[in-house]
Amino acid sequence: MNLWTDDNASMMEAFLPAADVHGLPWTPIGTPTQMPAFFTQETLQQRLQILIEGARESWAYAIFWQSSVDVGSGAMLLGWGDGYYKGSEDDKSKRREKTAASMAEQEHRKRVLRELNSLISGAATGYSPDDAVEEEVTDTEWFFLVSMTQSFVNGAGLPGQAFFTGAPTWIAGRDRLAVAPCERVRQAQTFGIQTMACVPVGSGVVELGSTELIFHSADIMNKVKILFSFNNLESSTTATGSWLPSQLFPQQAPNHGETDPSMWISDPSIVEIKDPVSPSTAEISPSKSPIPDNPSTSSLTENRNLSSIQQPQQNYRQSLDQQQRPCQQSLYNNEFNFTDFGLNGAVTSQTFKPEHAVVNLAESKRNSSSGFFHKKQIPGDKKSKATTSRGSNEEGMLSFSSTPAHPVSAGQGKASTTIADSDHSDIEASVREAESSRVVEPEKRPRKRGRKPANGREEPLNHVEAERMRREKLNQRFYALRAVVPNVSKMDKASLLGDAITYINDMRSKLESLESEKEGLEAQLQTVKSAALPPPANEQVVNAMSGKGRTTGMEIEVKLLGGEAMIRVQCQRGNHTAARLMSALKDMDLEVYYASVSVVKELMILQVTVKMASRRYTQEQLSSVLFTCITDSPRH
Amino acid sequence: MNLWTDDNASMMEAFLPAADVHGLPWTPIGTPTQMPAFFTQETLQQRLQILIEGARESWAYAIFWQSSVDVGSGAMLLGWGDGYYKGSEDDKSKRREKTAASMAEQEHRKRVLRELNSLISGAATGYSPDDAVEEEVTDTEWFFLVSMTQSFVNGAGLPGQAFFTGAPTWIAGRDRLAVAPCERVRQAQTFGIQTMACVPVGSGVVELGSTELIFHSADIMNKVKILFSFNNLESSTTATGSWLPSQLFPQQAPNHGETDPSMWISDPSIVEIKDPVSPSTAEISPSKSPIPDNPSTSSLTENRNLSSIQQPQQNYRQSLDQQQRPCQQSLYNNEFNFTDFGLNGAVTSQTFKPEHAVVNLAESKRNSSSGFFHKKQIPGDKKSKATTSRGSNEEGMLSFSSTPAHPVSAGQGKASTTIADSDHSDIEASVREAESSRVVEPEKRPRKRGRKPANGREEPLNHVEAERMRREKLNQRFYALRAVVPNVSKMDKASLLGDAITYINDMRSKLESLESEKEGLEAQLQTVKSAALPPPANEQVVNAMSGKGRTTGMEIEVKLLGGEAMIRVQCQRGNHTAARLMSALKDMDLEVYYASVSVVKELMILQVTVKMASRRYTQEQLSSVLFTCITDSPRH
DNA sequence: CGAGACACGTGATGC
DNA sequence: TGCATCACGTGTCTC
Repeated sequence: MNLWTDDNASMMEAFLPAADVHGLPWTPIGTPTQMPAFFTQETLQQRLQILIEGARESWAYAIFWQSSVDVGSGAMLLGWGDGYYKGSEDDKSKRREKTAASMAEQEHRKRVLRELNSLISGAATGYSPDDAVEEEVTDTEWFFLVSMTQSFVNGAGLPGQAFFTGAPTWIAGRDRLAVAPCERVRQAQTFGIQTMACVPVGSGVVELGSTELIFHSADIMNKVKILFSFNNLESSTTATGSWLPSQLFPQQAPNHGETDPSMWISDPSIVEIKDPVSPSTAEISPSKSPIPDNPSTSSLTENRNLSSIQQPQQNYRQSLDQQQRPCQQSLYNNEFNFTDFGLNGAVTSQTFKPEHAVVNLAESKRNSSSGFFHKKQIPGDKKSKATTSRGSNEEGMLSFSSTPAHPVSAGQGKASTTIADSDHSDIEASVREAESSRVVEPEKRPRKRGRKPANGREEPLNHVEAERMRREKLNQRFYALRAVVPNVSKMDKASLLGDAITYINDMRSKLESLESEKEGLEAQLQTVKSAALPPPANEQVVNAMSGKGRTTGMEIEVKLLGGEAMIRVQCQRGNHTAARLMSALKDMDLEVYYASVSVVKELMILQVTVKMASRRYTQEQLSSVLFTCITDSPRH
Repeated sequence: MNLWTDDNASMMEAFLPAADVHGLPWTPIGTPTQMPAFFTQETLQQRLQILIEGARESWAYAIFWQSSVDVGSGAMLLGWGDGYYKGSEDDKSKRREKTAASMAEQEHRKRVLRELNSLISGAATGYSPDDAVEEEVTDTEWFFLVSMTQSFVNGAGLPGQAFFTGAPTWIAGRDRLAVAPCERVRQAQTFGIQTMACVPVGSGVVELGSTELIFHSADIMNKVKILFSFNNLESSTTATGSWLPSQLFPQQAPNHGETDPSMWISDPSIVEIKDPVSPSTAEISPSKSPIPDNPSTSSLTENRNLSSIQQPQQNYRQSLDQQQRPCQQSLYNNEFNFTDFGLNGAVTSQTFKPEHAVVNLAESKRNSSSGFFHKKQIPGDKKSKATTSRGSNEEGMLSFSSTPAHPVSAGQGKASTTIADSDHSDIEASVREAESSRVVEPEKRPRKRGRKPANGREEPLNHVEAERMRREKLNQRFYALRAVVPNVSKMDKASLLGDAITYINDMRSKLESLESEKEGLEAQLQTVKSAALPPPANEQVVNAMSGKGRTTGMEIEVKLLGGEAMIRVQCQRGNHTAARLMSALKDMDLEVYYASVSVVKELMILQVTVKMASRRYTQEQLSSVLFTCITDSPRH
């Protein structure tokens, strides 16, 4: 909050890194020989996502801090590797009260994003009011965004410490965060983070943050370790091919290095398809010629659409990630900084390519209901649908929709699904899920069109989309449920539901018994207190057995509280009523666990609390039985 | 339990009806003119199922008591119409402790079923050890089974009363059931039923039972009324055709009355397909000739398989139902009784037909993991699949598989889906679901084979089946979850899950706060008590009975103050010490004028002040007498 | 290889 | 009329 009060400052100030690293000649990130782990970039995203979405706890974000080494000094640095943002329920549900300060803060954030936007897209279209940042940028989102600029030198900060010592760190609780020996952690606390964990893995540190209070669990630690043990991946992927980025970014593989990138940006109609929001590109597209049946072009289109539509947040995260990394290398080159997205620095001067990233950014801002990175996004709004459907670009339509039908029909998809062969079925399933919708065949392109919609109309497209979203939402709920239900035996949905049900029932019964217990205690306390005070000897007793009771001067009051009963008997002294009452209770197998007998003058008051263990009685049953036992039986 | 201790009695005793009706000439059930509602038999099952499965609450069973009228006397009788058994979680999860009595009872039940089995199948194959009843027959199952024999005359019993008065009855709670003015209800209580409801509908009474405590809800009442308003059904079905049973039992329609039943039992290969378990029939089938391409034969096969495979429990229920009805008519004709299954009495002497029913019975026993009627059954075990697939009976296979693919492709299927046009979408959906998988085209048979599986292998068949089952199971869980989660705002799955999650969280936090609250109260109480009870600290205290008292953990302290005595007893809770002490005091003619009993964990503290009126005791006398009375006397 | 689990596309249906 | 929900059949993967 107070970090951003300097409203007039350049937006770049927000992105200044915490550690002063800009002068050092860090090894260029992306050199295969030095950091093989880095090439798991595309799965990094997914792993972080899996970690977050599959966790029992509700983490707001996960960041992988990538370690690099200064070739000259040998200094070690942890920098932004990748991150996944999920957000928290708080962000969505409780709307923040709008104070003047927070409004100003919001304005600042939005302006930063807006300027970021215009800086990037400004080259082609200039700043347009359409790009205004409408959605509120929550604290958590902002903290995550700002995190990209951070880095930690030689074991500084929490992640650095974790990496240096090799021991995980876990800080739970606002107060703990506030006194942490790390600026970042304290900052996180001001942004509403309540729990932060850093787990060192082979080539970096995984940081988890949550707005909720999460206590230490070995479970998530294990998951992190499993998911980020890169050896598994290496062995499985090296079998399929080389370690080149082409494996990881199939659609960009042909462009790697200095190859001609015009292959996939030459036709604006493709841009239009893959970018359902940007008005500048959408306007020029319908008049263009149909897509040529160039194999590589088609497959690229296919893949791009696939990734940008099916998992927009991933693509967005990737682009941000790719944007960030060069930022660390050339931090003072600001103008260049935000156009230097390009595919590990391979393509820098193309004007259309940055737009792709911006497009994703704008899309996220526009469609996300509650924030910037939020997961559930509607990939296309009305306008975009209009342009794509009116375009009568059937070929584009097909490539837009067909591939998801059989995303992993070929063999290589299978190879890459065995990334982390852990025994955590849910993790594996999530990996598979995430992978199967992203990994596609780069070279083999025989079945471009999947199953065509039976009817010629384009409605099924959106229908499919909607259904996809619905499923995702449902799965999200399942994840959340998994998070709140302990002891989920098997990870499959049915057992999860079953466990949830039994858990609810257990808890409900426990709650019930506790409630009655509490009430009993309260009553007990009350009576003990009142017993300590002189007994009230009052007349206004409720009821019970008026007929016979009146003649004998006996009154019985029974109150049921769950499995317990409070019995109050008021009678004349001298008839051994206490003995009779106790005998009756014994005969009914009611265990006395509190009783008090007081005699005031000729009046006797008995107050008994009993537990119904073996048998259950109603109030009427109890009072009538007790009444008869006490009044009628002169025996014992 | 104790109802069946007579182990040597004939199994028929178990099936003796509660009401003595066997002499009366009841109208033969199944006469169309008198009881049109009866012809909804096939949907009766489904309605009951829908009722149970779709209910928020978890009912163990639903029974439709069918009303009939004695033509001679005009007396009215409620008899078994149909029933659906779901069972309870208790049956499955908590394994009953095996006492000798329960073992004997189990043996009795199993023998009854075994004998039933052998009686029916004995004609053809004789008793085989394969038919042994392995699974435990739970109380609820048994109660349901026995219910088939019951009937209620002229408003007798709970169902009769409900039918007579037209007002629904709802009894919740074991104690309430135990004191109900109906033998059946009390019996239900002994079998673990905790809630029973009777709702009168047009031509009978729907009874619901549950092993759980379910409080009155108008919701289920409405569902019953909607589902069992036969007018809707009549109007919709009369539009499609006649009211003959052919509509309801399509495969049996040609055999109704005295027509030749050989049409569907003439070819054993059909029996083999529809009967995947019975070894006797399975052995003779493969050598038989392939099924002729007789249209009616094929369609019959199709339908039989459809019903017996897709919804085995329904078929089983039907057969039991059909078996039961004649049982009411000719109750003393025992030998005949269990072979008189036949399709409303039309076919009685065929040997194969009863076997079909037995087959289902055996199948249920064999495959169900936890019980007899249990819903989730694997339709075919390994053996059956081997025979069907090895038989190279492609025609049979096709008829086996094709219809489910497009069950409601024709117009008439749709017509029958509008049975109950209620506004309860879930009910409607369930109706639709249940119907669509069963209702088939009786006359129009053009598209017998739906979509053939792309591959020639028969695997997709079972795959589809399995997937169906899986879905159903999941939905089951959803229903159950809906039952335990209150305030389910919308009925859709996502919101249900969301509500469940919030509910769990709410409950957990509430539980937590309650726990701490309770602890606080306890501590408070403790301090109050200790403050209220000033430490005795005087000299003439006798610590009585160190020897025995120490072993039993009992301590008695008696203090004499003039004509009064203060008695302090400290012992373990749970032995009705209070009652014993009071009795002892009474016997000694000591009048209590103050007493307090407190239980702290396992410790019980009694503090009593008595007046010595008629007699005087010494301290030693008092404590020794009291000690012996309390410890030794298990009497009152 | 078969059983179970899951996601997907698709048609139907209710608001 | 769109939009959401649902069930279904199918392909795929894992154990």
